[in-house]
Amino acid sequence: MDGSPETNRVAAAAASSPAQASSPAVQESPFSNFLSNLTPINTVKSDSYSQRLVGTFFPTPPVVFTSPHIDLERETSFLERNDIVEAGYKECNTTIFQNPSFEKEVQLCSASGCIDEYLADPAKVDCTGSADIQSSINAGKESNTEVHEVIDGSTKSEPLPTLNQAEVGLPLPSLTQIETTIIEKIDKNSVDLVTRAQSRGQNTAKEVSQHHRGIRRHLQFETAVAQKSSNFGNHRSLCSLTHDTDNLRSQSKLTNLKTLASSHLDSKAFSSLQGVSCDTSQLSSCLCESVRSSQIGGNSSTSAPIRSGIGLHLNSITRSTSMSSDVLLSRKATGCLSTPDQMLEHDNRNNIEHESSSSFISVVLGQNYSSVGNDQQESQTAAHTTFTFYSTDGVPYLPCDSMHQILVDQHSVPCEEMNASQDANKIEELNELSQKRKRRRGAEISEGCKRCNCKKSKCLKLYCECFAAGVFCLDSCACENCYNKPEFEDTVFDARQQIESRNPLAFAPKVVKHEINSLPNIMEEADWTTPSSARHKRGCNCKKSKCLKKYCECFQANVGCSGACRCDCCQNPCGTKADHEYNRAEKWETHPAEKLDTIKGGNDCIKASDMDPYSPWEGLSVISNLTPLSNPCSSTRVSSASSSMRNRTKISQAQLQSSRLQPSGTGHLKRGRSPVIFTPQVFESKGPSQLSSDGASYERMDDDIPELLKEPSIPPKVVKGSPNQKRVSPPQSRAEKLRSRSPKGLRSGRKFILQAMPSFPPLSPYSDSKAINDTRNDHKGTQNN
DNA sequence: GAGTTTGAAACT
DNA sequence: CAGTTTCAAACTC
Repeated sequence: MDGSPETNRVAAAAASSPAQASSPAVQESPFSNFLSNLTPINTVKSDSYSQRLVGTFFPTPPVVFTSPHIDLERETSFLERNDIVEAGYKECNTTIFQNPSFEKEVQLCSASGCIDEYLADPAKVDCTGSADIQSSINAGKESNTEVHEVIDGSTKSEPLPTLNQAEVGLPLPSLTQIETTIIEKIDKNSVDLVTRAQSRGQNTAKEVSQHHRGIRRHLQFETAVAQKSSNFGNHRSLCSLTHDTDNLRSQSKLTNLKTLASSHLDSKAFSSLQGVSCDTSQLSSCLCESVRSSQIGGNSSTSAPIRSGIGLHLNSITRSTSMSSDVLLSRKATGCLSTPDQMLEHDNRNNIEHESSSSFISVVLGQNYSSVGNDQQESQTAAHTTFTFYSTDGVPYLPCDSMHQILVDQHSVPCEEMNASQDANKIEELNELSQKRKRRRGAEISEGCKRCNCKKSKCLKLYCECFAAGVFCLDSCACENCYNKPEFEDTVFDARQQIESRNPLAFAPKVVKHEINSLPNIMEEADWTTPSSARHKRGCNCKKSKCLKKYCECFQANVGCSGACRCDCCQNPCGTKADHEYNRAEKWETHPAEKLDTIKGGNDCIKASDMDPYSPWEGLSVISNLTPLSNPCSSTRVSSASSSMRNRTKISQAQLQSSRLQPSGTGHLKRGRSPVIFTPQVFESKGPSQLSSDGASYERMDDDIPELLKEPSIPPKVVKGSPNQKRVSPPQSRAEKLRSRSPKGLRSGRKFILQAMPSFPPLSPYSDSKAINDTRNDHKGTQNN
């Protein structure tokens, strides 16, 4: 080893690695020396990822670690099986620390952006295990390059394939045959160029890798935002991770689907290497998610979590490959494969074999076309993934701008259009298609086709739609003095960082879809008035448009207004704020018990919760969740809705009204921010069994903020209003600490709430609430003990 | 296409 | 945190 402090530090950490301890065979592996200096992957998880990245934007990073790349449990099981893989695997993670650029990037970029930077850096993730890694690392810190080289070598080195086949029961001829077949399908020139590129040696590879890294950084800008703009950010991160990994590895002219599929290359590689059934379901999921996200833009939030457990053995992959590889390859050769609709085919789980075959082909291709300069690899995002119409010498088939255009267009182009491209047989056709789209982009106003017209903002503020959407401006943009371009990536990152410093969720999707299963046992979709079950994150503030025009962000997003909105005279056809409130009240009236069990949190449920006489949160609602009566229209309707409540609610209309007449300034929780404040603490503080007493509080906390956007770390300002403030006000620093989404932090929040809530005065005149408060006091005592 | 309206973002 | 200003999209003509 190089003996650097960094390495020593890693070595110290590695000394306690249970995985390593459980694998004495490691000592015999070609990486034995290196392994002694490895950092267990969980170190990466907790230190680098959680603290620096997750807390700011991604509230639920663990999903990312369901990947075989980074799942500690899997890793451990893997390690028990294969020391070589262990070596490669661990080496991979160690590389993360050894990448000199990594720390810098992590610190410089925004949290959201860093996620991808972190995950996508090929050198950080791309590892298949090879003895060459040792030498590569010793050779220097240019890990990107060297690991890349190593990977190239590893794919040709026998141990891995042999192991692959031995463990997964895949006959060697099958692999070879498939590989050979694939190679034959590739353009001869490509092969030659690849060979040439590989023969150019380390300098070339280094050059490529550096460039690759440089490009990646600005790509992460888009990637990060794309990921951000999804409730599946984590999942996409995973996709991005693997996708970029494969980009480095293959750097060949693979198509979008190929890239997507190959985004699971490492997963599959590891799976196969470990003799674990290939989790093609993840591939499928990734593909599907990518497609979806590319189609619905930032609002994508499929309810499908990462599918796991649908293992598909590599043998099945091989079988399916033999059937479909020709088609896939032919399409790949023309760069027409990975159109969204085509990928949508992969959305079908029934086509899992098909996906698998694609994936597998990607693996092979990646192995055989590594080291190809990919300077123009403007791979967009995990969502967009890559449109890799590259020549093997690194020059894209399409002009850079066209490439970008395609990438963006692909993001939003309807399936029909992509069908056209799918039928295309030549890159030129794609180029034409791209230009065609470019010409009519004026009609394409979708999430992925932002075209700004900024004049003064330099496209570095949220005024700029491109910037806000997380994409670089295009040449087609009509902006002036634009800095939102790859060449100003540093400036862009700085701007983003600055904005995120003000509002960590600034780049989060404005409209979020709720995931039914995101909060098990307590979620329900029924009280959403819009078909999409989505809501604007913060709610609109329309005064004159009545939420009937696209000035209204809710209307623009085709979502109904909610309690988070502060609009006046809301007439949003997708659902007015008052309707939303009314529905909630109605629901509460009709199915109070059911609601208690299933209610979904959210701040726009203030009314319902306010009217919950059984909830100890009632007073809290009155204090903190008041919707100002600035909206005469909605307030009237709400009043009507409220009046329809049964007396059983034991809350008078007058009380409700007077409560809402309080100055808006008192309502810390009245807006979209509010649920962020409450969510985790409340949620964590109560098991399902406790919902019956304060189910409404769930509403308040979760309604308009998806899991992804909840920020337990934000201090519950509501407690400021608590008469027992001394007990509950956490310092800001604590809140910052809690940004780390560690369960520990959540537990702290839980305790905090449990202590705080009983301290509220009996704002409800009803004994029920008092009784519950007493119960809570008892609970508090337990907690304090 | 120019001018106006609108509301979000940014600023104070 | 509220009020104001700036900004660019949406809208109107």
